Amino acid sequence: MVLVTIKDIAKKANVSISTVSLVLNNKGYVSPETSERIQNIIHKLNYKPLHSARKLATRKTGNIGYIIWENHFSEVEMFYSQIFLGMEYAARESDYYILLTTVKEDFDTKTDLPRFLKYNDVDGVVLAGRVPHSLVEYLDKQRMPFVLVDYGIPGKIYNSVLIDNYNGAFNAVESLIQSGRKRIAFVGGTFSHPSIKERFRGYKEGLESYNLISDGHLKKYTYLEDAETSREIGEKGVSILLTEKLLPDAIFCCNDTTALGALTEIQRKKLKIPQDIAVVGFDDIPTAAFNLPKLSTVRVPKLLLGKEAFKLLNDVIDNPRLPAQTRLISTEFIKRESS
Amino acid sequence: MVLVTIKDIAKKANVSISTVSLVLNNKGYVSPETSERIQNIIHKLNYKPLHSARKLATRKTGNIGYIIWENHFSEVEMFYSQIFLGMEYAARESDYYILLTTVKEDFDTKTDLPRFLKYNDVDGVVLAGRVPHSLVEYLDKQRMPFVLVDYGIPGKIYNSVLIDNYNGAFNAVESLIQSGRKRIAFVGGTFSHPSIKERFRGYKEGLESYNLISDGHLKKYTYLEDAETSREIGEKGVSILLTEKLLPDAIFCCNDTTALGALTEIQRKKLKIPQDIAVVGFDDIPTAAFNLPKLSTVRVPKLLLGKEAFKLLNDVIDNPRLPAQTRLISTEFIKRESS
DNA sequence: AAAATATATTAAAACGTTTCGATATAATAT
DNA sequence: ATATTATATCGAAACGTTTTAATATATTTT
Repeated sequence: MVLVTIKDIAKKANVSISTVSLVLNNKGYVSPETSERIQNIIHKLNYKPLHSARKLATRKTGNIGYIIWENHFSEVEMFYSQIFLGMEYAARESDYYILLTTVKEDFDTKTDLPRFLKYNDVDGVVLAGRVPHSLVEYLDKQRMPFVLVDYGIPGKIYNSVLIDNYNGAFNAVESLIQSGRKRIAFVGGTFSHPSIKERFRGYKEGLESYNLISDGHLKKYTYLEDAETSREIGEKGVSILLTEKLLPDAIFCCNDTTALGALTEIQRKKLKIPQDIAVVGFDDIPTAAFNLPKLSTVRVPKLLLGKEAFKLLNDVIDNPRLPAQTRLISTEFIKRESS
Repeated sequence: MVLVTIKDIAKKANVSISTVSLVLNNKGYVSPETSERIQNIIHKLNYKPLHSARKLATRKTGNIGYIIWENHFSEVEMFYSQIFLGMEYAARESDYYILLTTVKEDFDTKTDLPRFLKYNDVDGVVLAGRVPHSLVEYLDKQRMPFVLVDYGIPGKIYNSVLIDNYNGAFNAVESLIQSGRKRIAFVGGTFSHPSIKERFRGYKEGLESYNLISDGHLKKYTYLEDAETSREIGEKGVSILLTEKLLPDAIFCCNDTTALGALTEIQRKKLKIPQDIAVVGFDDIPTAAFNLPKLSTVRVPKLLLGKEAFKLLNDVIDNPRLPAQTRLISTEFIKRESS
């Protein structure tokens, strides 16, 4: 079980190890014949360059980090796992491994730095979702290449891959309007997550562009709670909205989790979906398609988000002084039973 | 931004790099004074040994692989992500990084081998859940240290960390019996997953030990479908069980996902939970606690599973000729509203 | 025909560690 | 007092690559 090294290949092919290396990385000049001969031997002996030796010589780590907030990985939603998977798929064609780790809510740069940052074991980092600002600043200061996914920090411009929340929400609302809804409510969580803020903006401007927003509409038909989104918010939101004299005939929720809560509460109040009230979510989590009734929603292509994040990070690693850019990923409205 | 190396430390401390290395790995003899002096300098210069150099010298990769079936990572359940997280937490105290990857359903050793195996970039592997047998055989043949989590292959003895499914199911059934249930049904998925088989065994022997299993009981009150577990199985199972003249008064489901489907169908049939029929699941997925009604279930400590898998794998890596061992992780019955 | 350039190959240095003897001194046993 | 063992340090080799600069030959340009 001894290791096959580049030396063995060189010897067998009657060339220097330099030549083998050149073939391996197809660089420089190697005659087609020699190249082919070497490649054959590589195959025959099933030679694989040793990662650590290679990385030592190139002064790269060959790793990129993926950081998410602890709760986001433990929660019901697969959102962030899917983004990871998208990255992993993309990474398979490359030389990178992805190291996944979580950070705590009360993150402190001094004590809670992920191992791979502490020991400089990554060439770049992808951060997904809401993430400690101090960590982002740290990366920025260290000139560690990084990309934010589905998150942004107000007033700062960083490399990021974002969902086109505005148009997603706008289209969803438009679809509700086109199926005859007049009083469309909004239920959502904390605006500290820019995505939710954007979805609200899309909702609002969607209504405006159809002149469906009367005086006091937003006051009556908007429920916002400054907390992480959850089923509870959906339930509570609906139970409050249903105290209005004139009930809403549709509810646009800031995401599917909230929407599922909304559905539960509407059913509990013995109202019919979608006849009495239509409900639309955002994300298209797997449950959305299995729920009763099946939830209409705005699909976010999570694998694609991960893939794009990986690609962008690669660009940034290769060219660190590129000005920060944002890539918008567009969504798709999925009409199911709830609307 | 030049890299601080062991050489810099040695020079500053007026010792050889060998001595610094000894301190780093606390091996051999180094006088307390020198050791302290060196450590101070290490801190002051914020020196971190270069992973690749270290791994090259020690001929280890410093990585362990985590492999799951693709669907298991994309599905609603966070089960396998949680196991990963448990491993990652455990790994934080060690020198290992964990590389997570998925394999396809129709896995072929020739073409679909995970990168880290193809290129020999891991010192060991953890496989969680149902996983291609050919892959396991491949690892075995390659003498690659590995540990199975929540899975086993009939007739083979491998290192594994398993859930105590038998006792978990036994206890759950016992609890149902103690709250007065007499006709307890079972709804489950494919027996090709040993966990489900064991849960069924616990269910059956639980009933037997209370003499609640009459002739034909199992025929009447058991619904098994040879497919991956899903809500649909739960729904279908219940709709069939409810055609019996004498309705079951409790349903023990092979896992929470199935149980959630069962709940839905029972509610659709306008029966009261738990008054008419009690339902118990297995796993304690997050949704279980949020559902209406809240689902009684058998909690599987997922983080602990991951941690134990990591520890066992470490033992195996350090001592590859250890006879294969199985570590059983016990469960806890959580009584909520559905029973 | 000479000069310049393109093609092909290589030796040797470098990447930053660990580890194996070797060497030297101090402490302990005979 | 001498032999043995424990403590302390270090030089040098080794780990398996990439890369730079050198050399040699072949081809093209002047």
